[in-house]
Amino acid sequence: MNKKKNKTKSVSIKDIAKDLNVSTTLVSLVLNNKSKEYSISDITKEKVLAKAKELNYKPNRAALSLRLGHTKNIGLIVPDISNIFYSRISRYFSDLVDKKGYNLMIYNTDENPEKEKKIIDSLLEQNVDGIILTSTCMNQSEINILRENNIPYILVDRYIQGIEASFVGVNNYQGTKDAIEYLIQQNISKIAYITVDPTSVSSLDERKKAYHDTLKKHKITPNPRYEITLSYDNIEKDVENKIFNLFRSEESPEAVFIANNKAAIETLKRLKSLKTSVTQDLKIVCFDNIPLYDVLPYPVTSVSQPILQICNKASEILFNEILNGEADEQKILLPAVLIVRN
Amino acid sequence: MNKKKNKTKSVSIKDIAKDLNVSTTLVSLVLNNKSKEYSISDITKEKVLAKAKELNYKPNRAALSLRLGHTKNIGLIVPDISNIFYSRISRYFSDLVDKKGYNLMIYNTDENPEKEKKIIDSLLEQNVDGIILTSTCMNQSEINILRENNIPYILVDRYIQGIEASFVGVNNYQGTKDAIEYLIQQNISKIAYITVDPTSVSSLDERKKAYHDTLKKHKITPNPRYEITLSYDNIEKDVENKIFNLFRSEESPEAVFIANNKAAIETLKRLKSLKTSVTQDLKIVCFDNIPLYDVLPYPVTSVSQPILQICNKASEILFNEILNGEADEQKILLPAVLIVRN
DNA sequence: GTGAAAGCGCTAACAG
DNA sequence: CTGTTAGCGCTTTCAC
Repeated sequence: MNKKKNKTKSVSIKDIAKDLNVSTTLVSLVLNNKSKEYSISDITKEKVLAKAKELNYKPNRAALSLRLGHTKNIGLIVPDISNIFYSRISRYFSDLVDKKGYNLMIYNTDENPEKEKKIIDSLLEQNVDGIILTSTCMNQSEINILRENNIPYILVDRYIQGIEASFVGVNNYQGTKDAIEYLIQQNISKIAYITVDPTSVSSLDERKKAYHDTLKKHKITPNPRYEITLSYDNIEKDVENKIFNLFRSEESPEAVFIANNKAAIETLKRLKSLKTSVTQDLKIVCFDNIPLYDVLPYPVTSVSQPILQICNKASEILFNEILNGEADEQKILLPAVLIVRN
Repeated sequence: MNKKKNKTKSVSIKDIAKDLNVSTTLVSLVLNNKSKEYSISDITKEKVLAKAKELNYKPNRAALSLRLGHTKNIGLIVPDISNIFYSRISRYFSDLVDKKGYNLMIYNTDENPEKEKKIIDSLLEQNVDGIILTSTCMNQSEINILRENNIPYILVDRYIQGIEASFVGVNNYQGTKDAIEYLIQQNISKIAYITVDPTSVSSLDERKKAYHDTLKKHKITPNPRYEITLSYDNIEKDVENKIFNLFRSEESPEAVFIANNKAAIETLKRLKSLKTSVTQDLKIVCFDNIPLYDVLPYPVTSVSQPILQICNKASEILFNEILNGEADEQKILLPAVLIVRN
């Protein structure tokens, strides 16, 4: 029992004009609240408004975009929408952009540079008024095209070396340093570092550097065995052996620092199946503060990112460029805060 | 040091045509791979292609949309992008839609019917080719407008009574029934039910019904004290007292069934701070299977939704309507599976 | 107070 | 093999 359907052609100002025996100009003027400006009579105005409502008129955005040259659309590109850090970012931006009277379009790259490139292209074709980019950090040339097209955009969370653009993110270095020093203060020196694959991204890079620097500062020689990188694509498999090996030998670490929430969840899962004797006194510190840590019956100290502030600031800078054309290049690092749990 | 910038007008087929002293038609034909069809000479073709590349030509989607009457854009509306269930849905759809050569635009309503209405309007104005809707279930009339406009759309996860549309979701009734019976089989009859506010949505409604029906079937009189509804807007506050009260009296439940992951996370958090004596032997079963349950050192049995299948099926139905105009109304309930943890 | 006409970028029917 | 032209829906300049 198939019913073949066609999208019904929607009503245009032409339809309204025809019904009312007026010009499309008149209709357009009224619908854009320019009645006063053009001293259109109240009767005419009301007639138009009533007809528009009656026919359930909706402006055609494509026509508007073509005519006006802008869309009131902002594109947000995130690397992994199923990661709560990015889904929270999406939620905040969705609100902020909405409040500015713009429309947020969210896109997911899955940490895939190719996909990111395609999305940027598409955003350009769609003529969005601005782009918020959490990049895979592997698309320098594509991003430079944004610059060439002079389309306002801002880098969030992940910085890209050599790109002319404003950036807002958390101070990964300070956050990690605080975390490592917190451990060292407790006379812990055997600190493992667990991270995840796309280590090209600035945030993970800075965290690792802070880990090394801080150990060095306290004259602790880093043990290469303690440094583990999980592969993003098959993290669940990868965690199996690597975490097991970490705790197998005599030289088990006294603490682990886990560089992001994805790695943390998998590591914690694996830790659960290890002998508790091994992990009982293990101190765990993770970057990103996620709800999980408030549920676990054992303490996980975490480095919390000021997500709301990041989004606020980024939105402010982006809209300042869109609305006022002011494109000062700003790099803003917001402080991370250590949330100690005992 | 402000630099005023303007979005540079991007290059059009006109620019290419002018540079090459050919017509825009010619350029359009080549760029749309119709060279053979119109037997355009290879030299001309190559010239056009080269020029397009050189000028970094990108088609203008607004013009395309206006001309062609479609956009190759699909809109996805979710009630809470920061809920992992919906962010997973978003991720899968993003992939599926991409594979069809379409573009997914993700929108967040925050469980706010007003916002949902605005988004639907906007999608209509943007002339999307299809809509995937996880509704607040409070916008019947707006959704009917979709029907009137004959724009393909599909309801996912949440069903709306009295709406003519296809639907794909999990069998909430069966999933909950299985969970409750699993508890009853263990001779547990004091089962609390914890849910969250927008109980207007079909999924939560069906789960509650299944809870009641299953108790009844086993001749267990439901205890109103065991039924707790947390408010979505300030769930963290609300959970404080309500959960405390639940376990305060003599008549503590032996098990809790928690109707979704948001409520579960908050409840579990609260449970942690209660005397373990109260909660030690408590059986916990939750709807939605989230990574948290694999990390917790105590067992939480969960009802898992076949998210990928839901998305696959929904995508199939939607694209069947978009591509082939076949709009059979289908209601599809996929089975939930109980994941027992001990 | 209101209307005619141009044009945003593109495709497709038609012409040659 | 290639070009001319109309028109998608809208706003805006100019005219009366």
